[in-house]
Amino acid sequence: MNFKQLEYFAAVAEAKSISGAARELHVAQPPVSRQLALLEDELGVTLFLRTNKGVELTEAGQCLYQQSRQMFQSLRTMADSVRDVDAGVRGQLKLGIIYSDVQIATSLMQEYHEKYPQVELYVRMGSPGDLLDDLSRGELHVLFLRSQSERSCGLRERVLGEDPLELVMRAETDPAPGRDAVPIQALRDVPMCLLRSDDLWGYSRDLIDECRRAGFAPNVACHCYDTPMEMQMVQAGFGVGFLPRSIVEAHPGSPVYTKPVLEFAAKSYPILVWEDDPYQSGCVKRFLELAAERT
Amino acid sequence: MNFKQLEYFAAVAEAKSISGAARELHVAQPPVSRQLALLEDELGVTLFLRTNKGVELTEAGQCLYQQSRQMFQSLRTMADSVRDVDAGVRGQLKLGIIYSDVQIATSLMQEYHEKYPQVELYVRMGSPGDLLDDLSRGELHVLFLRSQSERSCGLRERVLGEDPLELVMRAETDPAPGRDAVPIQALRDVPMCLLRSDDLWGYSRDLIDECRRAGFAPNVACHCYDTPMEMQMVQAGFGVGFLPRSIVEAHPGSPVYTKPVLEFAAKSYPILVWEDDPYQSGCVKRFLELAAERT
DNA sequence: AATTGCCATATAAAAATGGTATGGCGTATT
DNA sequence: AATACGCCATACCATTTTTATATGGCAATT
Repeated sequence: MNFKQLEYFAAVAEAKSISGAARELHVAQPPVSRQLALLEDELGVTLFLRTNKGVELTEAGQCLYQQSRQMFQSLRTMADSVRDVDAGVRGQLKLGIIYSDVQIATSLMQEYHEKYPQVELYVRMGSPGDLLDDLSRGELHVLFLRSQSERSCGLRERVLGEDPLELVMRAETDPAPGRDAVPIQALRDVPMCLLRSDDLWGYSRDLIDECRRAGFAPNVACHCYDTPMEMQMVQAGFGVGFLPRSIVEAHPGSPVYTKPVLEFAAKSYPILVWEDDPYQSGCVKRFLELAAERT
Repeated sequence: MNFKQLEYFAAVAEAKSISGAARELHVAQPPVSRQLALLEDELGVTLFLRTNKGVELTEAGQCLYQQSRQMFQSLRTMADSVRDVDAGVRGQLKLGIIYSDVQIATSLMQEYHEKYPQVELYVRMGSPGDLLDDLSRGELHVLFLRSQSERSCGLRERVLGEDPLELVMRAETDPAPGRDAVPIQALRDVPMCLLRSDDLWGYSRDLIDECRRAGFAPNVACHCYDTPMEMQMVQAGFGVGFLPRSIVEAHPGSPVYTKPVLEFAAKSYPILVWEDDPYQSGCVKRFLELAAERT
């Protein structure tokens, strides 16, 4: 059984006539007769009663006709959905996001979803290292990270914006109350909660280096393994933190606020990271295009 | 897109290799390559990434593969169900039943349903005339009727059994209390509820004729248009009825009972009636076969 | 009785499909 | 480093399948 036979069969069923169906199909009558006979032979079933003025479906024929209509329907939707997947209008997009990028990521995702509502979005949050592992395993397509870290090759990235790195504090732990910026010397002996500097984030290390250059060793009261934990520690009044400002802006109503370090205007750059694969899935391509438009 | 292309495509997707799929399919490698290329051209979509050691589905390819599996599945079930309908194992069977035949009909239907559980049974009750109309319009396939009536040609029938025609009465209306049979003379002046004798049932007319032969005109107190109504009238004590015995036997607990007419041992024959069509649907054929076995 | 419309069959032309030979490409082997 | 191997793509010829033309049987209509 092949599609042509089914197609001819359905045409005959609709025209209730072999020659009529042949006209509809723009072919001669004998081929239609023959394909019909082949189909009946293969199924071992009489599908039509041949009458003087046409043909008439048997019960088995009616059964086949109903099902063949569904078959053609799903054939059409199949082709369409394949093209949609290829175009990136449909499919799956799996994103990995670090805590600091949640704001920019959700905003971009929202815009993307409005434009491509049929794409299923999968998101996970994690450390840059974990996310990069998943990316290389193909379990994630695109990551929202921050610049400054070394990456394995075969990756591409795009800067999405910039974000000043500032000290984070409560009023109780403010090293320079009443001032808009904190002189680095004011940090001497101040307890600080920093991201552990041996991982992929570099800016904690940069602050530590800056302190050393200023002539003192910072008092790192707590090494945090992740950004959310650092925020919690700072919020609890454990010490001063050092983070991209947008993270704090994303906590409205929190007692925590930021101030720049007077002599050290560092910045962090939210970036998209993806594998340098010329055969990216359509969803990824469209997502990256949208991100490119927005920058 | 045709069936072969999908078949080759699925084989390649499973083997993750064109040459491997060709081996599975027992064809040479180039044809598989070619059908694949044709499919990709038609869809305008790259379905596989060609790697050094085989091929790999793109996202669009995965989409097509999943749907093609469903397609093959429904193709198989389609063929099977068509064969089932042809064999009479599946389909629809529409039966018309007169009141007097409900017992024998339900019993036969039960047996049929056990043997062919996938056939959808449709049943309606009605007068012989209405049922015959529906039969001729093709809205019913087989009727349960009683013999004795004239039928239009083109119909076939089979006797399913026999059923004595007897007087039906309550104790209060018994024309011959204490006797096993009622002499016809005992019916003189007895109020009777009979089926209107101008319709397709003949046995009421037969009883009336018998009375006339015995020298009196029966007292037809009520002409009933249908059997259930006649039963109701008799049950209400309106008079004596004249019906196949099985109808009364089907009313256990009823105050009504039957007695034969002493000099008039008439019988009624439950019959199946169907159209004399050599291209009967499989369900009808199987049903008639079962009925034939049972007689 | 002749005509018309329908379906089935036979046969030649056209199209599609499969097979063989071959080449490019990258990896593994020696 | 050179060779061999496996994979896929292309070219070309042989085969099979499908189509179109011609024709015949059959029943209903004119």
